[in-house]
Amino acid sequence: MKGKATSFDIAHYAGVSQSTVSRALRNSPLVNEETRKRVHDVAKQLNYKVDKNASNLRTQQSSTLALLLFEDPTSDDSQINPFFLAMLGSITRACAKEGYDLLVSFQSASADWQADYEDSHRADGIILLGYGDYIDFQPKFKSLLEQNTKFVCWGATVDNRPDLTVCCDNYGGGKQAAAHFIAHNRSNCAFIGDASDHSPEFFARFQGFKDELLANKVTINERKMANAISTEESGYHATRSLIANNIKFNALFAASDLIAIGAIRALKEANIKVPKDVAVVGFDNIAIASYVNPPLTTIEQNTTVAGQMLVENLLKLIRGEEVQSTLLPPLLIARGSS
Amino acid sequence: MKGKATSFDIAHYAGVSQSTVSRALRNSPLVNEETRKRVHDVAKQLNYKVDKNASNLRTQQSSTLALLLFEDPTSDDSQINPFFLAMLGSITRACAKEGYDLLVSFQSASADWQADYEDSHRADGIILLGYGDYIDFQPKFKSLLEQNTKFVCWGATVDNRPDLTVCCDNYGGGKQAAAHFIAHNRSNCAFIGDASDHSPEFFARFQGFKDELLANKVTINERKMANAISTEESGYHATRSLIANNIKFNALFAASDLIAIGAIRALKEANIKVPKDVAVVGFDNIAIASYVNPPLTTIEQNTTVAGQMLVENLLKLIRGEEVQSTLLPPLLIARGSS
DNA sequence: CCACATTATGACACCGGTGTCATGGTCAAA
DNA sequence: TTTGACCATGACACCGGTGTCATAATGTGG
Repeated sequence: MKGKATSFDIAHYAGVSQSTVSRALRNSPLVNEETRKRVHDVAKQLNYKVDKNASNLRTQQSSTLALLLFEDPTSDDSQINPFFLAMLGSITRACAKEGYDLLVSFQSASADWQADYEDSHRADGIILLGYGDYIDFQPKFKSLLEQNTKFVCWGATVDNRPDLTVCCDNYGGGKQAAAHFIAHNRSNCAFIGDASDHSPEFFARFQGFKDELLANKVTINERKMANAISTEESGYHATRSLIANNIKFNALFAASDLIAIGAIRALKEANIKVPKDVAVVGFDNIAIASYVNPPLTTIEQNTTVAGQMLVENLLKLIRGEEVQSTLLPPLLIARGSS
Repeated sequence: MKGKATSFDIAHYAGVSQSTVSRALRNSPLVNEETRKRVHDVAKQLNYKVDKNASNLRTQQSSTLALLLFEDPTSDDSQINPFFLAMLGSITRACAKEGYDLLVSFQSASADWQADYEDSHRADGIILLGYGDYIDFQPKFKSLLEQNTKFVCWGATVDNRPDLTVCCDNYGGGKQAAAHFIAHNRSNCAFIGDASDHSPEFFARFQGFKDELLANKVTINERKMANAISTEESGYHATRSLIANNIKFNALFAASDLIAIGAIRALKEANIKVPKDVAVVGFDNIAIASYVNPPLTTIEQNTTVAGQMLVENLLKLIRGEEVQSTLLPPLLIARGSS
């Protein structure tokens, strides 16, 4: 063989027309069983593979999904949030299972990424993954919708289109954390995360937490809350500032595991014992969580199911099927930190 | 607009031919500056994006690389080794920087994956990433080479083609671990990993370790070695078996961080103090390493540089340029476990 | 004023498949 | 034998760009 074999080469060697080769290789019922077999054999011998570009061009679809990862712009450049890495892994698997390829790309939230992948026919649909500043995304969502781009979104809600979102029941998770503290007689609670609505996921976690406390006649003092983004560093500093201001508490709910890990470091430094003096609960159940000291009690988001749901829903959208808003149940995993 | 705009639409509105549109959009010097601008404006207005399939088909290249991740078949299905996840992150970044898309795919080592991506013109080249059973891969490597598929490989060497490999200086890393123990007067050493040549990376780490010990007149008893694959579980069990056999040692070199973490768990359970009774050194410097208790001393592999080198070398191969075998220097990071 | 280089553009084949329509052959019913 | 249904296959346009060649317009030197 000089270059790569084409369907014409197969046709030549199999003694049929190129049309028949194309049909045979896709197991069309139109071709005779015997010729089908012959074509397959020749194709195998010549190590022939259908040219995806030609095929995609003709059929106007790509059997490919694009995953856009939005990183917290302030996070360390070299480290990706392990929670997203886990999601990435499960999305990859789900795609493979469905026979789709996955294009992965990192984006800064501000960039002009709308529809780039789908318009250029590189992918049939898009999965958006990221924490945080989703509010800025609404105009972009709108532009995606206008162009009829198929996409699903982790966490953030798209105006008027709950079906495009897959997310964990953050509110319910927050409630579980509160219930856990109440059950262990810790009612002097602090919260570290972002209780504003800048970060809808953190906000929902806090709301659930607060509401469940209230249901048990416990209020959370605003002074016992500190803002943090989802990094260990940020959690560390937020906790230090609480300690520095001489705020007392015996339970700490962190909006993510990384924050919780940073918080524990700060507490240890201040010689505050975990869980004896302060019980700590995180959110996500990242791989690290069970290895830190003490092992972190946390609200698990099931990334395997989440990835599957994202892919499944997106494929439904692509096929024009109905999709329902998807809320995944979180699960409290009790470990040593509480 | 009915469907997506094509270059003919742009041509129509800009009052030029389709050829000129194509040239203008790629900023060919052949088109007049004024028309170039006009075409760009129209394209922007119509939200036009070049159809990658058509473009790729014509130019016979895809501006896409494929990343094949081979998982340790025995490892837990839901958890990917964090080291590879880190690599994945850095490869993604390196691709983006070079203007390439990245197709990610998980493969079992046994599957018939050779050349699939490149033959079908979905990717211009392939990056192979995985631990372990690379020996079975040699025939596959051969088949890739025969088909002139461009690929690079992490860790494993390809027969007679050292230029296709990017890897950490595992041997040197092993030596550093030994030197570290010697410097701290720990000469009763154990090793957990795979000292056979089934796993070339682990093997090299062990060789370096052993040789450096020998250079200091220290030998390592074969009874003080246990096999493990790169999971926490495996490290835990291997260490337990050493302890159960009443093997005594005051230094432990684990072939990977996950193994080391499992080892520490086993040691703790046996009430053996780390680092007081046994100093532990791992390999990789995964994100977890600094959070475990005690923080793990480890030999860092710089994943950022590794990802960059893989991508850079692959692109060189694709462009037909000369590539050199690439050995990355490891770096010992001393923490609390030693 | 003509020959020739230079610049900007258009026409057209081509990449390698897929889908539609036309065609030849076989067979059963009329 | 003719008609029509049915099956297997071939011919060909088409997807939406890119690269080559031809051509028209303009400039430049002798």
